[in-house]
Amino acid sequence: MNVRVRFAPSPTGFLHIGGLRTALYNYLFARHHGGTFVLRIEDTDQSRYVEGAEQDIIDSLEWTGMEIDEGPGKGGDFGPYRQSERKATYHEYAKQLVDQGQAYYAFDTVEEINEMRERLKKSGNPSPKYDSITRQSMKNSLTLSQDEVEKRMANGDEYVVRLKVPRKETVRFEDEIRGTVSFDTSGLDDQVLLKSDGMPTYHLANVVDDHTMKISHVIRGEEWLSSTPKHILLYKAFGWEPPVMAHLPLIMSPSGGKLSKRKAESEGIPVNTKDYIAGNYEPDALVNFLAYLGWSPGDDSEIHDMEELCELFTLDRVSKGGAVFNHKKLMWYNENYIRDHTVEELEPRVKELLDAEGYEIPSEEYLSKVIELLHERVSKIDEFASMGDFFFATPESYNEKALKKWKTNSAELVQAYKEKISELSGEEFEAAMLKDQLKEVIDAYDVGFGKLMMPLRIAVSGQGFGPDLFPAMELIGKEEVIGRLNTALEKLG
RNA sequence: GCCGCGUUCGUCUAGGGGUCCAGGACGCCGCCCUUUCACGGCGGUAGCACGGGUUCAAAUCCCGUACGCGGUACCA
Repeated sequence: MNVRVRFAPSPTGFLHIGGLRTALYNYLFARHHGGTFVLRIEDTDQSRYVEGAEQDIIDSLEWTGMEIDEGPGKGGDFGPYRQSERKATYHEYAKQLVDQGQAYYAFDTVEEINEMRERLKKSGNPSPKYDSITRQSMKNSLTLSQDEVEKRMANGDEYVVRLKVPRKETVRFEDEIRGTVSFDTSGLDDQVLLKSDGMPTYHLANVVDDHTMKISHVIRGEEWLSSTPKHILLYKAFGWEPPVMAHLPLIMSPSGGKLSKRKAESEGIPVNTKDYIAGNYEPDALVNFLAYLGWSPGDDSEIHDMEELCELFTLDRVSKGGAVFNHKKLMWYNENYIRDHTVEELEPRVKELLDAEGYEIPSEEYLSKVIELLHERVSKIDEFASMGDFFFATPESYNEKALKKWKTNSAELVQAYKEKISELSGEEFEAAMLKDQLKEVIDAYDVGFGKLMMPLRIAVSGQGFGPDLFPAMELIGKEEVIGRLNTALEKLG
């Protein structure tokens, strides 16, 4: 089979992290089978259209390393890839269904439909529908005379096209992830196919496009599962073979429920892909993490790059239950990937971050050494700039928590140490020597290592943690280090 | 409410009748390494939602209950 899959987001906002995972699974599936990955923009709801959303989607996919084979701006043999540009096609197919007697025109206003629902509710129907029963008492081409229908259309009256959903029928389909799923049509409305503004609904557009774009597998979120019978009915009405269906488990918030913007962000989880870009996350870490959120290759492996994931990914290994987003695990992945990158790879990116902070970088070698010293310690690349700020600027204040380690005898010890290293020549001012000097001081004062180490760290870096201090001091240089010790002695006594 | 889909350590998951008094990973805790911060290494903690069946045998199959999630629009 020629595998063709699509990622079909609607441009109603920035790309959600859940959407990104859906895209990823589609992409992995496509690449695994040597197939085609299509991006289709589902912009049929003009009232929710957000300017720039489409570009955000494209940028996000590019950032994670997913290559679009066909899509807006990219082209392909099945375009256009924006649904708003395919209106004529939908009208054609909607008309076909009406002509075949499987759909009909309906002229009811929103108010009239609400009225109908109210009325039915009052008479004891808990979930009123526009269905095979109620459509008989509504204003549509099934109840109105042909004359009347034609008159209304000619008159430019607003209308929708509705699917004639059979009264009592079981719709069954195979889901690649869930197995056989069945619904009874008695729970379905006569679905609107064409809206009164001339745009198709998702249901029509998605079926028509998936068929005309020769999509072989529909891989989408579980929120679509209940709509699938409508789609199956449509394929049947058109006489088309439906694509293989696969409904992905949803990504959940740690407190339960959908990973909504408000909820997630209050729990420290960015929801939009652009926040991960702006937040300087490693794209390969995000990809690896997301791939494992609802899928696993079945062995004990955890780390795989995009290429390996493409090779490993299969739908039968996708899990059924919702997956809670675990930010700490993401950070673990992020650390892994940072450690995996070489200093050379990191350098230009770190430089950019330092530039943005306005730091002056003495030399390329200097920067390389800083990165080396911090490489195993940072969780996110921007920490090279925050944790390593003291390599580029004299600390202006001291971390409050760290200050607790500045005890009454700290000044005395630091003073003694300063005097010792002041006598070193520039050449002697290197890590091993600096460490020896420290030993001599603590021996002389008969105190433990930490007694001098912590105050020294605070004085030099302003922080209570950070890279190996001796090579750091060597890098910063004698003059600056002694200056910082003097400042600390003044400020902290 | 109705319909649908789920449910294995706190979290992501492996496991699909006997090899499982359930394996890995994150987290957490402890130890080792390091007379600093980390990395790393080793170990520990903790789970088959519940109740019935079927079977010699059930985390695994069936039924029910509970709980969670999704859907129920001229939104996608």
